[in-house]
Amino acid sequence: MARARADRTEQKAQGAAGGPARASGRKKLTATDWADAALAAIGERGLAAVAVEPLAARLGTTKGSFYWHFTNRDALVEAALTRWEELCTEAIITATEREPDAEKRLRHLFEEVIAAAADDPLEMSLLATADHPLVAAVLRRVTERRIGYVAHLFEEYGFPPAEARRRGLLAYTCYLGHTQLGHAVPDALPAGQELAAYLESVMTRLLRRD
Amino acid sequence: MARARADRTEQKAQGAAGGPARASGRKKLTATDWADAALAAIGERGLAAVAVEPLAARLGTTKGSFYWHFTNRDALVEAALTRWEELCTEAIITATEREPDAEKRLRHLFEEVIAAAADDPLEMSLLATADHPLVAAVLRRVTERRIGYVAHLFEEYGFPPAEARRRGLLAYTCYLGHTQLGHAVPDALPAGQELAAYLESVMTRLLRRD
DNA sequence: CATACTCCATACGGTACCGTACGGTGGAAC
DNA sequence: GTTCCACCGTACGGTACCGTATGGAGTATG
Repeated sequence: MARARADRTEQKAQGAAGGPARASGRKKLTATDWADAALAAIGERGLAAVAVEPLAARLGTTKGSFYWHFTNRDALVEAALTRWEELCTEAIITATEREPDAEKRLRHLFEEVIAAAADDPLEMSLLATADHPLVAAVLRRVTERRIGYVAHLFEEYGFPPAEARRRGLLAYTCYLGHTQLGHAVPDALPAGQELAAYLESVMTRLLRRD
Repeated sequence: MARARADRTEQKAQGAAGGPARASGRKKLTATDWADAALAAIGERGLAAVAVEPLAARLGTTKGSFYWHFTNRDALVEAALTRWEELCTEAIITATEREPDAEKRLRHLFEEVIAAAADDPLEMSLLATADHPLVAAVLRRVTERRIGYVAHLFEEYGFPPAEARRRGLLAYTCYLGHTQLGHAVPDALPAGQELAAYLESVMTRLLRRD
């Protein structure tokens, strides 16, 4: 007799200009509101923080609301991850595509993602839960997409496909390691001017035609 | 009236030859047994798997034993982390020091740690919990020690201190990112022969004197 | 054999969370 | 204005864990 058929999600458009007015007053909640709250919780305290009752409290509502929109906790996790997948990669790729010069495309992308990851812990939080099946699936898709794109950029920069793939892999590895290090042991990284010089030298090394 | 003063840990030497005979029969347990079990649990399912009751079941005992040896769960976590700190870094450093040639020292170290991390998830598990205060402290010490040592090797290889530090940082970043990638998305890495060639090219790039 | 001490088993209360059952409310549809 | 239904509140039972209290079993020691 399970009444909660859930996923009655209607996308309730909220303004064409994309203004993120949450309207945190007394309005009704949508599944997307829950997914966003879940994403925020992941960024703050990891996947384990996606707990129904605390999130309900944070949204000023109760579990009754949650189990109307979702069948269970996993459904919320999946929704949040899907939302992240849509937002985390394609935006910066299309932004990168606006740069006409191949070398600048790579340099700007590198700088952008390094800076973005430094003050958005979401990605590190997800990497920390790579064992979770749903997270693993999303990470697989996102990572493949990203490395593939960077390899593509290295091809446009002039490397043959195999070498471009290697460079893309190395560049992504550096990105991951750098971000991880900055998250776990920030003091290990240089600061300010020296950091910029360091990253510049890394990028130069990656671009170098042997 | 707290009776559990705990930490009555006596180091019960178990054979000079270092044989790891656990004697999983009906013997009494030591605090070290609990710490090792905790480390194993971290490697398998992360820090959250360090739970008293499951570990007790795994050790064939009960919470009564645990709270004799430790005051609480945090004390066990701390013991496990301390044990990891002792075992994870110094061993490979002393092994590396046996190599007389500076370049080979760096190459062998790189190969060793990459291979070791590939089939020991412990380090990734700890990195995944870098937010936990105790883990953060251990990671800070271990990371600083490692980067410092690698920088030292780059100095011996012939780089001036500042450049050696940069190289050490980059090398450690590559190590971290590579390991993270291999753990989260193994398919993104090449396999077998191609992987070896890739790592070789990375190391060559790191050693290159501009 | 009695005592004492180390180590463990068991039972208990408490917390934080998941998921279900069901009753209620407020606004749109007729 | 009544009806209906999307949406939420509340109460409940269940699970997994932490930490405490206390009573032993086993072994050494007088």
